[in-house]
Amino acid sequence: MDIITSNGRKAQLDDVAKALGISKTTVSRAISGKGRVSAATRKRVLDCIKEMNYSPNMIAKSFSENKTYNIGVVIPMDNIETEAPFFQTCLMSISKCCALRSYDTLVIGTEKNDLSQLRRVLESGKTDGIIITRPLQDGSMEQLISEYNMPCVAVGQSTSPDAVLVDSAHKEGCGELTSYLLMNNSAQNIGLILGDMGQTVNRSRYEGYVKALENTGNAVPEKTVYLGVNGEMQLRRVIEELTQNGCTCIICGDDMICMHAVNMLNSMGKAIPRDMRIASFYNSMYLDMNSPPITALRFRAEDLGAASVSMLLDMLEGRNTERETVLGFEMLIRRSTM
Amino acid sequence: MDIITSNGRKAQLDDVAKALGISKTTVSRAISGKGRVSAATRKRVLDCIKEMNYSPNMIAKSFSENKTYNIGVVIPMDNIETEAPFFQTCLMSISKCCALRSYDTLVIGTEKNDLSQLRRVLESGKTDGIIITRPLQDGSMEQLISEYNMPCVAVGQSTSPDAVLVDSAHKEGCGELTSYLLMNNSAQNIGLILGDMGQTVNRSRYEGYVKALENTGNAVPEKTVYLGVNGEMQLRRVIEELTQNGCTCIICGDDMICMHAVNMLNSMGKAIPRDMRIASFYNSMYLDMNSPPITALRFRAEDLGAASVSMLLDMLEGRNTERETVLGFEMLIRRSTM
DNA sequence: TTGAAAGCGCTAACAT
DNA sequence: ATGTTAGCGCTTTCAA
Repeated sequence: MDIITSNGRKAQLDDVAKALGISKTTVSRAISGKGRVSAATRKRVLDCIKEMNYSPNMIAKSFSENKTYNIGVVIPMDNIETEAPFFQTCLMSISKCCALRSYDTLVIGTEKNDLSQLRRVLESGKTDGIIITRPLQDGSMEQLISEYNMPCVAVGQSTSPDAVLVDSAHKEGCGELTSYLLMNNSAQNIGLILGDMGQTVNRSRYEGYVKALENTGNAVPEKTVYLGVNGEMQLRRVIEELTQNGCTCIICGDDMICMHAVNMLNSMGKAIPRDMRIASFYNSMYLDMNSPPITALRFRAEDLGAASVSMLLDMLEGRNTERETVLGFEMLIRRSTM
Repeated sequence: MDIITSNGRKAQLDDVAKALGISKTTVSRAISGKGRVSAATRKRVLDCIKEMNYSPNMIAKSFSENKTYNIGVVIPMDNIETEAPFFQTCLMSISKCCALRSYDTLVIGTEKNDLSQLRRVLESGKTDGIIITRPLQDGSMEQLISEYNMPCVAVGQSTSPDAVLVDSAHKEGCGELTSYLLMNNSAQNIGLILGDMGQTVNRSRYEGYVKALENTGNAVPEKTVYLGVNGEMQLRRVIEELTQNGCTCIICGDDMICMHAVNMLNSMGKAIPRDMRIASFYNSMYLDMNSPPITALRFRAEDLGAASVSMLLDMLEGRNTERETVLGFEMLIRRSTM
């Protein structure tokens, strides 16, 4: 491939201009479409840049326009392994959507209370906007970003009052899952195990669960709802209690809880779904590799990523933006609840 | 936080110079450490930039130095879910190491034969170098990158003759695993199931396996080695044959094969480790969540990432670079082989 | 419709 | 040890 001029360097605007005997300005205008250029000249220019294999030096362009064509993506580095596929899919989707619109994607890794990478990138001015794939509880990321007047979209719940965000219908999803299970499992004793109730997502799920029970005229069974469950020991006790309390079905708050629950039930000699039905959120592939495959509510990371890019670029390019986008869910009914 | 000057914009070099009544050049020199500046002036400058909260506009710096302080990381977008934690950990490690050395990380997603994102980034000149986290079989990425004279490090095996790379000791690892199992399992009939033999990694493992058998005076058991295994159907037949052929132990080529094998053995009523021992590579968390937890050979993605950054920055900053770095492995002995 | 020239914020060669 | 000045490759006034 001929990627260089006769001088041995990459072609640049001036080379094209000289080759055509016109000014850089005209070439620039022909390429960008801003300003008036005759159709004939435009064609000559476009042909020439193709032939010379010209492509703009993006750094120079950035410098001149004061625009980087980069977006920063904040990824939690301390995510647990079950979450990795979610964040990776989300990131890849973001990167793909950005590329289609001539933007690049800068990774910003953050650990629990370490926002130093984020701060570095904000200081450097290397991005035009930021996507947060998991906002912290205290809204400190949004806070920091807004101090730099940097446009920002958060994926998932955000505690910041004026944050632009894209989220999933957790409450509705959990509601529908519960309703489905109620109809299918002789209507009683559906247990719920959720992790950290500081997370909005878990509160939304709890609400959905309660609402589904109320809608069908069921009382919320106090004995079979476990909130804020944390650690394997505690989980084991919960599972034991649920089986003793006549539960016929368990909804697990995440894949981790679910995998442990499945293992514990196996070792207790309880068969799924005969003795206990089980469902989960997230749907890592291990849920369908399990025997039997496990029913799950799935939120598509690629859609969340795509929507966040769409919103952010709308903001950057001055189009009207909704303050919030809510995406739906998929219910994957499998043998674990049949 | 006071991140702006009285003019309402971010402080820049000239503001600092004026505030101190000296030239931009001196300020620049005081900051970079290049060229001579008196200790007194340097102190004044450093104090002043702290007070004014000055930080350089990296785009302008890039433009001027013709250096971006970005490195591009090629991530396969078509990886299977078991691999996601590996690539994510690797990427996060790279991003962290880069940040520590004032570089940023640009994501380059690639799908099987679609190198368009890579091409885009190379054209744009937005990076100083590239890390490939999974080179393609045909070396096409390295090829493309070298056409642009872009420094490059590949993680894992690379078919390109002059590629700089960082890899794991697959052969040695598999050899040690095999030896360990031979000593522990009454020395016979250790089955091996590997996927696509086009991948160098699988060939290396096979070599390690064979060598370990030879070293201990065992013949390579033809009936219990399955190469190029692909798909669940085929895997099921393999597992059945292995159990019939008197195998006492199976080494699985990846977590996926392993999970399926475990499920199949369970459904066949074979107990692990009583009826069959089992070991795997990679060690996603599901291997230790399984009951019993599964012995695995682990290659630390964070170390591979860190080493690749170290090599690439050595190249970029003109230090001597080894052509290849080989990292070790961890053997995690668990109940599945006891 | 086109061109000339200034300017984006920094670095570095050259001068003092 | 410090200052002057040119220049990096684009976009964008302003002028013709």
